[in-house]
Amino acid sequence: MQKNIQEELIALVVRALRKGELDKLAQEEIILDLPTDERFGDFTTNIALKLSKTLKNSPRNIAAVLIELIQEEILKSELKSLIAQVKVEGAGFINFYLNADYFYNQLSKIITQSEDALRQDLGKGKKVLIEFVSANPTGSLSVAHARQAAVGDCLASILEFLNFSVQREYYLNDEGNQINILGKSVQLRREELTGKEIEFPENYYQGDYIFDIATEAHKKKISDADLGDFAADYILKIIKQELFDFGVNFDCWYSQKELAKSGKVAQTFNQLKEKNYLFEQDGALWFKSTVFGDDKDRVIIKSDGSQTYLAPDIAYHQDKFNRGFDWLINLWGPDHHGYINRIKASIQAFGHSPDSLSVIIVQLATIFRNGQPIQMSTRRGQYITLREVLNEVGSDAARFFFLMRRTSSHLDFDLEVAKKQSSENPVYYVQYAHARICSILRSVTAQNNDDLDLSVLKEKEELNLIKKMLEFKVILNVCLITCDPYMVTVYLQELSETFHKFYDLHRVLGQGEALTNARLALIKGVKIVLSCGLELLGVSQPESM
RNA sequence: GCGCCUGUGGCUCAACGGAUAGAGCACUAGCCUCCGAAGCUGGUGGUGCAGGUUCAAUUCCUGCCAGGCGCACCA
Repeated sequence: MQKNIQEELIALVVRALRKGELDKLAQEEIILDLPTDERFGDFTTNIALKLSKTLKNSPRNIAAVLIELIQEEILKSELKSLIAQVKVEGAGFINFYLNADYFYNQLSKIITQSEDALRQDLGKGKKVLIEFVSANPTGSLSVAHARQAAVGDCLASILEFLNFSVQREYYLNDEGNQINILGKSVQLRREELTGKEIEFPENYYQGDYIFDIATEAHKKKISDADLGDFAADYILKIIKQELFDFGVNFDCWYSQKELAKSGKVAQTFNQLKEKNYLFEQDGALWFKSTVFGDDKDRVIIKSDGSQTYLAPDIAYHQDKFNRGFDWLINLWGPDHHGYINRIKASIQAFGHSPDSLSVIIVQLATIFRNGQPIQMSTRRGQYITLREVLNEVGSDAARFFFLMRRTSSHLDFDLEVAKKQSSENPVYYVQYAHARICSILRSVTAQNNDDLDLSVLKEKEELNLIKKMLEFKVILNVCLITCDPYMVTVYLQELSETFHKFYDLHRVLGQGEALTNARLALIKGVKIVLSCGLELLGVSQPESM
């Protein structure tokens, strides 16, 4: 795979520095950025500003010397034909301006190779397990789960696009205390339905769906002892359908019950014991997580002989590595942030780097209606569900809205705004750009691309559009580094805006064969990038709306 | 008390430590005999407070103020 122009330019700057015997002084890595503003060229470097202190000279003076060296290197290099000019600007930035030919070539690549032109082999096939949602099968999914589902699924798609080998997994908490309580909740409701007077404890599941399950269990004559499993199965079917309707498909549903049956938990205990990471105190069995930086040691078997949740969790994460994954990503709610250290401690106990597990805390979303927050109470079974959001605003708007903010930030989600089919609603803005392009392309019959000459695209808006398309790869790079897909939504809005501006000022059709063909190619390129981005978000790409 | 997240125009949010802090909504003034006006153009308006590091701080560090969420032999 050939190096991209950015890498080649960096190499060139490094050569120039070496020639000026400045390379040793540049302690930091040479950085070549996309400028913050189109006025500052296509690439920029702040190396002269960085060198200012060590050289005890002003950034502009240093830049003036550097630029001579750089220009000499350019003349010797193959980049000569691609670089239009290099300038010192501002406080001492060295800005590179590329020839339009470079952009025409890149656009041509997008049109001929379609999506493949946007791919980057950053993953090199590395095996990633991304675990998300993992809600207990005790009720419908909430908006908190919905946001996790959107973020996790989209991040997984992006990683796949960057050539990681990705598995989406849902950890199913299908045994233990919560399932017992679920079973007892159903049992009581069933007794209530048969006319018995009951007292319903506050910590039992209060939702109306418990009555539905009780009715069903009554019909099927399920024994009291089996009610927990029966209810969990019943609810799991609902959860799977909700996720399916949200466009989220898991490769693996990992059952905690099966994990326990497999003997892997006991095996993990033995290994920890051999490594001397367990000890007994106050009648309980503890894991020495403090060895690996946790605040305190953690109980894994309580003094009454039962396990804490941590026991299967340690075995589960160990099993992830045993299944051959190189990188684990967990999406957790903010109430779990205290568990990061203990799980990281456990993987270190087995010799894995703490960095091989990335835990992403997905902050909560607050649902608004007409500017008013909707109060939730899980205990009373009153919370906004994924199902309700889907019914109200549909999958496209829901996914886009859940992805619009940085994952670590709280998110306000106004149902009324998401429902609006107007400019207030960013998902329509992006989809509208796509539909507009399709509409133009529909009115054209077969197009002959054999003598396509993109160099007639000389307008500022046309070049801006190409440059914006090329930014897509950079954005995906940032998503990988930050483990956060939200930048894609921001980018797609910007690309759409750039397109709408072009559209408003320039006509595609009826501009003479050469220009019309070139502009058709241009908007086809935009369509490819928009479509690819929306696909990664899991949002549809309507041809008309 | 400790930990995590967050403080940017009236509202919701952007800005690898960079150049004149950008968008949308709201408010306001304009643009369709012309490929989709779900669009485009202009105007009003902003970094919680106090220090520090830096050539350069919305960004990093310290303290304070404010909001959210956690701190179990619960999951």
